Amino acid sequence: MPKTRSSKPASPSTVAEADNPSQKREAILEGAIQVFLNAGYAGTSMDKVAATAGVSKQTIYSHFQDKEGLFTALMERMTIRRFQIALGSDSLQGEPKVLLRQFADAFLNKIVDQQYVALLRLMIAESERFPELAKLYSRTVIQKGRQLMSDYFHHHPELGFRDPEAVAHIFIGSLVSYVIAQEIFYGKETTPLSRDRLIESLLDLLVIKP
Amino acid sequence: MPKTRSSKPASPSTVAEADNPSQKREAILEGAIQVFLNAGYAGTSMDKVAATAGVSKQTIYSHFQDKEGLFTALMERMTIRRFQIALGSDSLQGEPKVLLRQFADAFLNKIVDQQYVALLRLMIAESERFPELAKLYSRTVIQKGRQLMSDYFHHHPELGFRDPEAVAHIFIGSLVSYVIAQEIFYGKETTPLSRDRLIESLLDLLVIKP
DNA sequence: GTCTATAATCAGATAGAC
DNA sequence: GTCTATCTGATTATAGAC
Repeated sequence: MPKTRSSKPASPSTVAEADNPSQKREAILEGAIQVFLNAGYAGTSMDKVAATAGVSKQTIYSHFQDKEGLFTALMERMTIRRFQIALGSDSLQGEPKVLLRQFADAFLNKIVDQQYVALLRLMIAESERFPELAKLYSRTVIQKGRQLMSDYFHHHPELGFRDPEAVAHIFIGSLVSYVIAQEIFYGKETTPLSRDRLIESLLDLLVIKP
Repeated sequence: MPKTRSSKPASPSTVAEADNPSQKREAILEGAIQVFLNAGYAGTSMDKVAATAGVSKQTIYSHFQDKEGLFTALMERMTIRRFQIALGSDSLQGEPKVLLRQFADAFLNKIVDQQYVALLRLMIAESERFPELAKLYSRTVIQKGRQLMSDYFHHHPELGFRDPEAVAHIFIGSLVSYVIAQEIFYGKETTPLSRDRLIESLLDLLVIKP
């Protein structure tokens, strides 16, 4: 994919600030992602971010107001990106048996990785200190996902759902809670439950048996 | 306030340590619960705990090795207690339509309160720093709950579940993810979904329609 | 066992040179 | 804009008196 600003004109100094690309800012955000996701908000020091990003601490403070500002910028960015990747597609299409299995498969095997789990944990951990971040996640990721699935159910009345939105929550909520139980609470080790068993039972419940 | 040690008997030194009731220890734990649940692990200072508990800081260090020791003792205690209250009952009994509604109702309206939400958030937040705590929660709360429901499904083959354990996860996971979405991510405000709608749809899916 | 006072460390934020 | 060096406050943990 070609860069969009390959032929950037000389930017007049009057608008320089808002539009300054400054690779340093990127480096800071990249480094900060790693540190925050690994160590959590309190466990992250600005020194560590500076070291990881390869810049000095003061450079961070010239791009972001303070630690909170850096954190929110970071989390907003990740939330939006994840949303684009995960839910940016058009409306869902296909036969229920196939589509629902595809969706669950894609969620568990593609969307859920180390970074997603770390982001989810961090969002929950800091939801009280940063309620606006949590609400952003709620509006973009949770609501969009539910809406996408709900729309699909609306187009498939043969499934017989009286409340497609509520069923959409149940479907997606089962997947998310599975990730939380297995990954965050180490259910993988203590009380394993395979993905296939979860998906099979979900399909059994949602798709009317012949 | 009268001092508590006005008539302290001379305790025999041989058994004093392990069996000393020491109301102070209770006071510390009580105060620590409030502070940790409110402010999180990093946001909690030993000074704040001491002030809330009404003891000096050194008294805390005479009862607990350090901040981590206090935290783990606290969380273990709360996990066990919650488990006793929530899942200590005998096996579930009753007609599916009634029993499942009762269970969901009880979970959403009795078990889930401010303290439960705070505990869940804190467990998730610190699951990486304190993996043993997370595993304890997994083995006691999550697994026991799933087992309780799974046993019930085993005794009701008329429900037609091929994999009762997986369905148990779906049922309980839907409830837990509902709490996370509505309470922790402020879905209550941004994208509300009533408890009744969730419960009705859950019953529609699980109990075979006539 | 319990308290007051203190040591030692660390992190967020800033000052000033270039 | 970027860097090095520094200030300030807070926090964990301990020392020592009673």
